[in-house]
Amino acid sequence: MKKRPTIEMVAERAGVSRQTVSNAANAPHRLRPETLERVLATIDELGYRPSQAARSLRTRSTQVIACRLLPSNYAGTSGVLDRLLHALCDAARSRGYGVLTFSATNDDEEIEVFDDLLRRHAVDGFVLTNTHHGDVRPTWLVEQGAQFVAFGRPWGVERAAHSWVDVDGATGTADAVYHLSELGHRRIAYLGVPEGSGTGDDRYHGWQQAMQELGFPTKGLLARAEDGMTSGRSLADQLLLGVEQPTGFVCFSDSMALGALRAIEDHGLVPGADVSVVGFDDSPIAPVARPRLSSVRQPIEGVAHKLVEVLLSEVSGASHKPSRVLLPPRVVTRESSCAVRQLTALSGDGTTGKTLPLSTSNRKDQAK
Amino acid sequence: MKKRPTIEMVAERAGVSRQTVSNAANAPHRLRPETLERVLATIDELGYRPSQAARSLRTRSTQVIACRLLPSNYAGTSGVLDRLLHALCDAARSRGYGVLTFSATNDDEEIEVFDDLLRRHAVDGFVLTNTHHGDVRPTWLVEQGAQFVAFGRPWGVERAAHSWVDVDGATGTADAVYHLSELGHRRIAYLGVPEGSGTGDDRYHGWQQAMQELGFPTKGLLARAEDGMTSGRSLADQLLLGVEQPTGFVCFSDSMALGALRAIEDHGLVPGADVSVVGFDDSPIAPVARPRLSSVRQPIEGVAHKLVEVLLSEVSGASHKPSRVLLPPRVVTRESSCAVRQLTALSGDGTTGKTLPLSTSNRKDQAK
DNA sequence: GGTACCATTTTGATCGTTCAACTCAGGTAG
DNA sequence: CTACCTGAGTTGAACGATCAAAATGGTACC
Repeated sequence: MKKRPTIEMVAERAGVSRQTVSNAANAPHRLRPETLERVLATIDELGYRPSQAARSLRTRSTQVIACRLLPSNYAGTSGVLDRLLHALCDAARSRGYGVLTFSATNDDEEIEVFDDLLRRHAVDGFVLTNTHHGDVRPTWLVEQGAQFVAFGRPWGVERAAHSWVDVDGATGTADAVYHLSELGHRRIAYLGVPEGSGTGDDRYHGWQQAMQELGFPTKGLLARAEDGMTSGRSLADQLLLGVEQPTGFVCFSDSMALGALRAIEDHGLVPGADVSVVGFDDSPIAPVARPRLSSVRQPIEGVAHKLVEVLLSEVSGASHKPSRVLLPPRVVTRESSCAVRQLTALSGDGTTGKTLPLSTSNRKDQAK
Repeated sequence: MKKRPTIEMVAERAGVSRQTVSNAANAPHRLRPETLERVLATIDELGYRPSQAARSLRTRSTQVIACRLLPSNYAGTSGVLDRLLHALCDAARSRGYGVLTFSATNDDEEIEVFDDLLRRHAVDGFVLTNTHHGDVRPTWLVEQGAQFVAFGRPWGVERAAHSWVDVDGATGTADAVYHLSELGHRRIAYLGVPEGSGTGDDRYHGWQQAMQELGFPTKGLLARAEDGMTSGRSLADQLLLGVEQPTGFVCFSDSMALGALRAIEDHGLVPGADVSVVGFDDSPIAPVARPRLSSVRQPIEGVAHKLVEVLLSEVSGASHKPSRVLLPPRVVTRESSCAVRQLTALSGDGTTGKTLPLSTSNRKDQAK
């Protein structure tokens, strides 16, 4: 354990007092240019950095924010939170902050950790993820007077007292619909999750509204179930068996989209040729799936940047009214979205049935 | 921002001095039982916890360890490091420590972060992951007199001066071989990565040695390429086309194993019925693949526990000689490993060719 | 009775930094 | 000439805990 220099040692060596060294770093304008240069040179020479503990004690700022770690296979968050954590670390570090992670199996446990960290003055603020209806965490944090930002809107709360940053899921699914419509699709289905989840409803509305704007009927094109590949598969299967046989699928998640790809194959159709699919979140699987999956990508780096910016401006006491930031996602197009087949495009408006021939089924393969 | 109590406030309320309150928490045996009870009651009543900053300043221990964050899709680490980070947080927290994460794109950048954190006295120690041949990080850290443990052996270094914890990959692949041999397999292939990587060679040796112990020939059963699903697929394809048509595959990673599954299908065979496959790492995809993939699972929770135990015992100055811990993995058996087919088992020793019929190929499907 | 000893508790110093108040020289205004 | 300000740098105090040493009170021993 090497001995590292303190401010006093730097001061002595540079022939000035403690405070002057401190000012060189924190308020350079107070020093005469030549003094400043000399002190900075000494700091550099000794490789001095102020002790975090001593500084925290005096300034009551730890330069650390905390964020809960969610399992990477956490339902519905296909790698998004992994990316977020990375981006958060980078964004924080570029402003001299660190990120402390912890895990918790539920929100109450998370609150326990918050409580511990707050009491020990171990962090300056928190980043909340996976906000949902009836979320008790924001309320608790506000009560405690803690600083925090949420990634995700305060679903179900009209005028939340806290800041948040979120991605506009509705725009995402709407863009996906427009993207498919430009490829000639009219019967664009949506595979969603049951009503009541914030992001679920958000993404659903985007599809719904875009379809309406385009004048496309939506009857028989909506299916909902819990998120996951298997449910995506069975939902898509149902819709493909229905009267309004869809030529395109917009999905709540990549998992569901992958299920849809399977279902399309089950029907003897070729995904990315006969039927298009667009997923959501652009998870790591999307670019390597077969066919490679088009997906709505969230601007996570931007989100992280904003989260840190907003949180730190509150920590520093700069702003007092909560910020609300909504960022637009972007459709990443890959093989799984394709132009509508000629014959289908010609047969056109909502008529159904034989337009997409159910070729010799490989269903027996899948049955096993 | 609520005002939180200090030790002084607790002391006053309990009618004792600062130090007595401090002792109540840190050295309870020094207090008279009745005093202890009274002080603890007051602590509880006020919800007091010592300020981390003040404590750190005095004791020079931050109660924080740092760990680099790797992209979850980092080549070859199928979710293992995600699990590790989780487990690390839990293990650390149970001992009153926190985990600070940071990201870095290469080892030099990681060292820069180490340097910053050390100078600022921001952490007590580090956990290194993804050790490799010619790794400069351990050397640098030892030079700096920093405390750290590595997850992964110091490949290529005889008697490393630092502590490490690792999983015995050789035992893992060997167990996989024995597992398949118990199911009647003799021609067990290995899909590995090019020579020169620590974990790669380790796992290869396990296969190699187990095969030798069992008296099974290995000629024509080894194939190597960069990790990944596509390379796994082409390697398996080559071996299946070879003279020693394997009935089982042991793989360096789950990615390669998934590739092998595909290749087996390419040959018109049914994975998990005609040919068995065992992956490595038990990544999140393994239990949901089709067929569900048998895989060698690393005892990550145990690893994390050991990492923290070793690191903290060094931080506290308890032990001075480096610890070396090697934990055994465990084969998780799923559908992808199956008994050898009757006819194959009968035809027995190394003879080849028509034993596994190439049924009507679905290769055209795959070709597209 | 004096002293040595133990158990328990208190007091003073300290960790390394920043804040607030102060010094000191030089300039400017009244 | 005095009062006041301004720029540059210094010094004392404080942040909230722990460490080390000293104080306290009681008991036992010679």
